[in-house]
Amino acid sequence: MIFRLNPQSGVPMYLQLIEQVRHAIENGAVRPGEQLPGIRKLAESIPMNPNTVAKAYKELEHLGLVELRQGSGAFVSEKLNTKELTDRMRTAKPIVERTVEKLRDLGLNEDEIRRLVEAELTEKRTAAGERQ
Amino acid sequence: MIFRLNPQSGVPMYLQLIEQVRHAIENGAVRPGEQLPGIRKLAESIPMNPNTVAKAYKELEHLGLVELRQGSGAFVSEKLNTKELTDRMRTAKPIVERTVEKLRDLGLNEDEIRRLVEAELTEKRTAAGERQ
DNA sequence: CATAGTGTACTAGTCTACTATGACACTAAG
DNA sequence: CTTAGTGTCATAGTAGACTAGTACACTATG
Repeated sequence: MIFRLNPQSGVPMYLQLIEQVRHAIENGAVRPGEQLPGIRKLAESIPMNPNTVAKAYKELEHLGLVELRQGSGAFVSEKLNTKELTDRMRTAKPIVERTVEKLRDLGLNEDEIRRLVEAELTEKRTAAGERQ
Repeated sequence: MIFRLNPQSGVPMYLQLIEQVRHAIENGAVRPGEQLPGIRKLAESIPMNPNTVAKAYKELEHLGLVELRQGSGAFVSEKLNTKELTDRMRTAKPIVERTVEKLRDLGLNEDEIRRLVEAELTEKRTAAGERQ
């Protein structure tokens, strides 16, 4: 349960935390019912303020991914049907791995890769009339 | 010269603008010496405050990508050697296109794709001991 | 029952992004 | 010279993210 956040990126820390917990769940790294790190310990390890971690956890609860039990702890929601999701992610992961490797071999750095992916998502979103 | 920013993403608007102008240059969409949209017009079209656009342009100037000439306008820096860069990007683009298409076919949405790519970049960065 | 560990809540203050407005200075075109 | 278009600068204010510190309430354990 290690989270790596980037305080410099401009993306609020609590949003980054949310994304990473979400990813850990989708990924199968943590399973439904499993206990997540406590607010204070997590805040220490990142490091960030406990209030900010609490904010992220509360948002995750609101999203239905996490259950917060006062006095007890934070747990991955029991009711989640993660099987289908983690299967998709498991299939997708090697695809992404290979692509990122290819791009790195071409000499692209992280930011350039991000820009390419973002541009692709943005273009096709507009073309397909998806949300936003 | 159309820029699509997402005010909801948590990423500061001026950073998103910088990334997109950068991408347009790397991509060959605008060439060295070419004039960029004026601060006020750009601000209108996005929309955002002219000060914020000016901040982005100033940062781009500091990065050496753009030249600002008072009274005249903003121009893509003449001295840029973009050939090698745009070649790499041109090679990389279809790779990214195919991958994103595959992921979409698997049923992944934008956010899930972003998380996968980000996780891949983060993991390998740590493993390889790259910057940050 | 006592205690340690948990989530919850509140106040206060700082910092940054952003908006709003207005004025100024320079440049190119008529 | 005039004018329209440009970048530059300064002030003020709003909103959100984050930190700091403190106190409280609940739960599990011994």
